[in-house]
Amino acid sequence: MSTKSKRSKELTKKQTLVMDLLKNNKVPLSAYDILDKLHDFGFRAPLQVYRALDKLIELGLVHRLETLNAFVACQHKNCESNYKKNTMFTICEMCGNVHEFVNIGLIKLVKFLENDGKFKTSRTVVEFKGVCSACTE
Amino acid sequence: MSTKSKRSKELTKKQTLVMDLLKNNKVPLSAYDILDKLHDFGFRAPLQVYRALDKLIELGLVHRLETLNAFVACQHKNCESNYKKNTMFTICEMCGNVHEFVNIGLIKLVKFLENDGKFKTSRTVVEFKGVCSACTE
DNA sequence: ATATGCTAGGTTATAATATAACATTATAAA
DNA sequence: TTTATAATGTTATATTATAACCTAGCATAT
Repeated sequence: MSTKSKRSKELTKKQTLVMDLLKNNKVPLSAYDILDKLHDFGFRAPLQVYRALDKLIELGLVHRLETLNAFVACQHKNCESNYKKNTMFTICEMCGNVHEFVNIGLIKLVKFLENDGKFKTSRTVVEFKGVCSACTE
Repeated sequence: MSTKSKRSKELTKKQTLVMDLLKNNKVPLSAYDILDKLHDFGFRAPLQVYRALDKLIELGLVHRLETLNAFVACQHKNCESNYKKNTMFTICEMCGNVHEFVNIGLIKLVKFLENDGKFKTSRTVVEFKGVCSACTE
C-alpha cells in the first residue's frame, strides 16, 4: 500500500484534533464547545467543526446525542462493525456522564420490523435519560 | 366538581389550538411551523408555542421527536398511563410519516437497568429512522 | 505532464431552534 | 378579599446548524 492511498484512510489534522478532544472528555461536547476549545488550533467557524464531526460520525468513531445536541467518542470497538448504527446510551442528568452499550433486543426488534415488512430501519436513536449509579448513592 | 376546578384540568385556548393543529397533521410540525399556522389565532412569538407544547408534553398528549426537533400528537391511549415515557417511533425519511408504538422489551430493559442498580431511567427516547412500508413498495 | 474529479478546507452570512428576563392578567383556593 | 399559582405577552438574545461560494491538495487516467 502506497503512502498516498494509506493517507486516504487516515484522519486529517482537523479530524484528529476533534477526535482527540472528544476522547479526552468523558462528557459530551457541543459543536460550539469544540469550536471554543480548538480555536487556537485553527478552528474559526462552526462549519469546520461540523465537517470534522460529520466525517467522524460517518466512520463510526463519534456518536451524536440527539437529546443533548452534543457529541461523544465511541466507547467500544463494535461501532466499527455491524452494530455501528444500533448503539444505545444512558445519559445521567446529574453528572452528565454517558454510557454506551449494545442490546440484542434492539437488533432483534429492528430485524422483526424489517422482516415483517413494516419498516426498514437505517439508523436507531436510543437514549435513556435519568440518574447513574454513582449519582444515586 | 365546580366549574373552576373542572377548568383546571382542561386545556387553555392556546393549548387547545396547538393540540388540534397537531391532531390534524399526520406528520410532525416544528415549533415554528406551528407559530406560522397559528399566527392569525394570536400566536406572535415562539415562546407562546413552546409554552403550550411544554404543557401538552407534560400531559402526555404530545411527544417531541428529538431527531426532527418537531412535535406530534400522541397516537394512542397508553400515553396517559404508565408507558407515557416509554413510547417508540418509526420515522419515515421519505414521506415523513411517524408511527408510535410500545414495546415490552424496552420496558423490561429499563426495569433491568434499574433493578441491577445501573441506571434509574426517567425518560426514554427511541426513534427508528428509515423507510416505511408504503414508501418501499 | 496535465487534465479531471474528488475530498478537504476557508470564510461570510444567515437559517432554524430555543430560552432569558420581566411585566401583566387570569384563576383557584384560603 | 387576599394570596398563591398558572398562564400570557413581549422584547431581546442564546444556541445550534447550514447555505453559498471559493480555494487548495491529492489521485489517477490520459
